[in-house]
Amino acid sequence: MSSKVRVRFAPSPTGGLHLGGVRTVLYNYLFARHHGGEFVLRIEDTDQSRYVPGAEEYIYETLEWCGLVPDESPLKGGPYGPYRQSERKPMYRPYAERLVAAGQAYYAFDTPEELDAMRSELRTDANPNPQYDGQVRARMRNSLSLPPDEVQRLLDAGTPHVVRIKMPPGETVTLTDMIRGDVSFDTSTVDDKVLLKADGMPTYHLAVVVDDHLMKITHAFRGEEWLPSAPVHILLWRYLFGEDAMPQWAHLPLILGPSGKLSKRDGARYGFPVFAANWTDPKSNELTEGFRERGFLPEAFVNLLALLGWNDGTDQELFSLEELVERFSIQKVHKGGAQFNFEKAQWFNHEWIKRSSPARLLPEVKALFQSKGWDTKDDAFLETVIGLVKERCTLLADFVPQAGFFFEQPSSYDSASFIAKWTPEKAAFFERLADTFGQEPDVADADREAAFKSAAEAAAIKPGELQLPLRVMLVGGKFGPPVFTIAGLLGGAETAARIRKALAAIG
RNA sequence: GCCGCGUUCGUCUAAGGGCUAGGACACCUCCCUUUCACGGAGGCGAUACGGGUUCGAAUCCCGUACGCGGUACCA
Repeated sequence: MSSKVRVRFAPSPTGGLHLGGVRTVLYNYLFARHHGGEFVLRIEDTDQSRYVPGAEEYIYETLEWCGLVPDESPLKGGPYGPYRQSERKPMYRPYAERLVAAGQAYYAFDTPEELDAMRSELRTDANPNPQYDGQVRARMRNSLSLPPDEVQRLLDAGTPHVVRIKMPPGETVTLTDMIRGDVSFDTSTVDDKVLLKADGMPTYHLAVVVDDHLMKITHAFRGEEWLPSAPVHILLWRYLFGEDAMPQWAHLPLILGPSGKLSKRDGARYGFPVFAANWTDPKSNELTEGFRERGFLPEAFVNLLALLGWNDGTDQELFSLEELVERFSIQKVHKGGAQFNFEKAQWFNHEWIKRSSPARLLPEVKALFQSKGWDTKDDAFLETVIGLVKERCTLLADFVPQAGFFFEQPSSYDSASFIAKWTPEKAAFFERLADTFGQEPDVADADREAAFKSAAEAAAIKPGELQLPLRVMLVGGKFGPPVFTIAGLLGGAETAARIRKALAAIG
């Protein structure tokens, strides 16, 4: 028996990939890589009515951005393809038939209208959601309640039908979850789930079991919302391939929003992204914002997601993907849901921008500057600028206001802080300073600072009272790196020009 | 309703029977800095409740409350 770890991420292409989804991939990926195993991407598109064009491509793009590239996928192929369930359609029916033949499943001919009628008839306050269980089964139209010749007649006539699992009465099914330990279910409380739909497509229940078996999946992680249907999957494994061959399960806790389960609405309502990357619904044209476009580094996004429901037991919070792979342990994943906090998410990004080299930041920042129409030809200059302002940037977009003055002259001046103490003497000082700087285009920062100080002394003005005005003249406001560093990068001529322009504006 | 899962500072979490329950985000104070940040030092702040078991419980057991999930020919 092979001990090679194989995990899979199986999203449905219905649009976007929210935090919970990306975290599920992440944990799959980390587990696989930690154990030197394989990571498989399988697309669950058995519900064609919910399929959204472009959603599958969006998933690939998102995974690539995060650095979570699968070993096998519909794009790349692999030994267990196809990896798109719609392309595997013919593979599922034989398993359903096998279950029927063994008496573990049955044909049901009930129309949607008949099911609706049953539910509204049986619905009471004490039972708001009637199940298709042992009792109900007997009064519906299926191969267990109908006489055999009638069943055969319906089948021969091509009557639309589904295959349902026959839940055994009064059995206890136990799942050993890697995170939660033993979880038990009474089969009497689980209804006869549909396995194969009338269109011949499998439901999720049949598809996961068959595909996980055929693709030799050894460990399966999914959201906590799947826990209630675990007994169906366990029974299917027992009937079809043997419980011993079943992957080990782990049900991940949910990611919560400020009020309950995190939803797309939360993003719009509280002003933070909930998707990894921007997603525009092709039908409604509705845009849901992504972390990428909001200015997050993928390193930070992956880091914050990993820590939302897991940690290694130490105080360390900043991890690269490589470190996460090394430290990850599924047993350390929490049981309880975690509320997403955007403030903390931004802290992670700020930390990653600070610890990233200017060279690492260059592509993203360059693209940003290009979109502003700034001159981005000189990479060395850009890297210097990035190194100077990165600790002031929480989101990538912050590089625009923080570094814009290196590319454009200020269009307004935040002079409120010094205008009250402005004097003709100070104005005269700056006139002279502009002349001096203008004549010496290239001197060292320290020399320029020394020249500034001695000029101030000569004018009998405290340098401290002149430094802030100089800063505002050069950058427009009270922010930015050391002022003489800025002057040095701008050059003597440009510095002089900015002083003169500001003087004219201030008056 | 029924079934299942969960519950440590406002939030993310550490501590898996034993020191004053630790760290981070946010918030507040101070220091550094003649800008904004970075950085540094402090402060505020939690074991949902009630019973057990034990010399000793955040930790183990039972109950209650609250929260969440599921209950589709959706995943």
